[in-house]
Amino acid sequence: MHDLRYLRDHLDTLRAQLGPRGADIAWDDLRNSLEDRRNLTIKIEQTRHEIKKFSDEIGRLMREKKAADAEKLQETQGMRTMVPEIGAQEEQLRAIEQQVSNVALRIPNLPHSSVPVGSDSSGNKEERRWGEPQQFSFKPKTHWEIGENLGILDFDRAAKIAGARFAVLTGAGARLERALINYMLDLHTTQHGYREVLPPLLVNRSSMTATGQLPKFEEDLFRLRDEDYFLIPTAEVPVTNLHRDETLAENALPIRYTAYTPCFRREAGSYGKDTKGLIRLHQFNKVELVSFAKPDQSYEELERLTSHAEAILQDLGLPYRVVTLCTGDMGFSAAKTYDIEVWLPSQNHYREISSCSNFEGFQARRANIRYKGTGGKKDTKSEFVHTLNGSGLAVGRTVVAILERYQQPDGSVTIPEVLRQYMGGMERISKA
RNA sequence: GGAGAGGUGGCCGAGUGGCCGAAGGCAACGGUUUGCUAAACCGUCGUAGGGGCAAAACCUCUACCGAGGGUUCAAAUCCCUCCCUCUCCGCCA
Repeated sequence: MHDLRYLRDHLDTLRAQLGPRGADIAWDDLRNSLEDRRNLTIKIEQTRHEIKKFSDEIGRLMREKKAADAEKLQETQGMRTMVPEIGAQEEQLRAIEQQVSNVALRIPNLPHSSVPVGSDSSGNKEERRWGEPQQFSFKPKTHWEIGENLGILDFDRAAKIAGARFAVLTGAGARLERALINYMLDLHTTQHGYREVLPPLLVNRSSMTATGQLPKFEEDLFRLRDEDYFLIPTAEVPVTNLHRDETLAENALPIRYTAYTPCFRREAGSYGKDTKGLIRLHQFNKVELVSFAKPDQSYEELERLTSHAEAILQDLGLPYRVVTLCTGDMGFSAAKTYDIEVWLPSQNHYREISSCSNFEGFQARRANIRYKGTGGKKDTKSEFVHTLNGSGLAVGRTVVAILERYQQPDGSVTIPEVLRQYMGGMERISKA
């Protein structure tokens, strides 16, 4: 969310800066609501001041046992009329504030100046590539063909148990997924300085609003029928909310967390896309990186966080590229996003496997996460932190990339060196 | 699920209708004292929003005692709803 005072004073500027990103926002309503809100607030505060003044006076008289005088004051100063009046005004103010936040909470973040302008993914900018897509002496199979042939992926039974867009992993497949999770967590905690978190997978409405999933994207979320809980679509939600309504010590920043969680997404509106395989599921595993940084260091932190995700792919020997999302392709809350795309031989192109974003103060303002200087330096004012996060990595898609990249002519798959210690020394997945 | 207790400033804790944004203590910060450390003493010590101001300092107003409503001229204090924590019982991995 944007600062409301800033909104009031710079509404047209922001509107212009957002361009198409703000096309569906009711700007004029917002402008009026903000103006009404300000005027009414001033009026209410003045009236309240009057009431308070005479109340104090009545209190003084009562203490002096001058009940009659107090009674008189009560009648003569219009207290009896001011009170209902202020009640009505407050009700009006509540309605206005509701209107304000209805609109304000749906305004997306402003892209950073380094973000390329564009309307869709064709406007994204490639930053760098790592590794060479390998040449196969045979036609590479898709990961679901490989997995089903090896007996480690089972989509038919997943559909029976749950439905479309679910998967069952068995045997070495399940073990590979688990190995990846452990390997990623170990690397981030021991080499990259992140603290491991195992958070709740169900969160409340406030948490979802703080990180920006609500109110605009409720249809993307799974929600419980009888309780106002949502299944997390990413660990970003519970982990960023760890510090909701907190003021952090400046010298503790940056604070870095990594969390493995399953993620749950409705995938409404993606019918027909990636219907086969592990690419797009209602439930998938992800290791997430989250950072709380000082504003003047957050872009440096974004580079660092992105490199931590890249390190996984490099270790696994999976070719990838990094792209900067253009204005039209970025998410709602982000100010800048790098997507890391891994090479998938069967599709003959790069597919997203990680998305690393700086949200600047957008989430922090919604979540009320501040930081403040410590050590008695006189009143350093608290400010909003910048929040960042990125996948490090999406585990299911990593399995996809490994199966396809390391498939052999005989249908077996060799296991990347770094994972072998996590798989009991297994070097190859062959048909059982 | 049943019964009970409770949520007050960074922490502890007083406060049952008006002089309470809130006693007292601890911690923190500044200072005095002091071979050093410690102690003692003095002082400062919440957050947010609005207005004044070009702005800072500063002045001033408003709000905040878990959240939201209500009663009242006046609410930390009374009433209602909700959330959370703790204890006991039941159930359960």
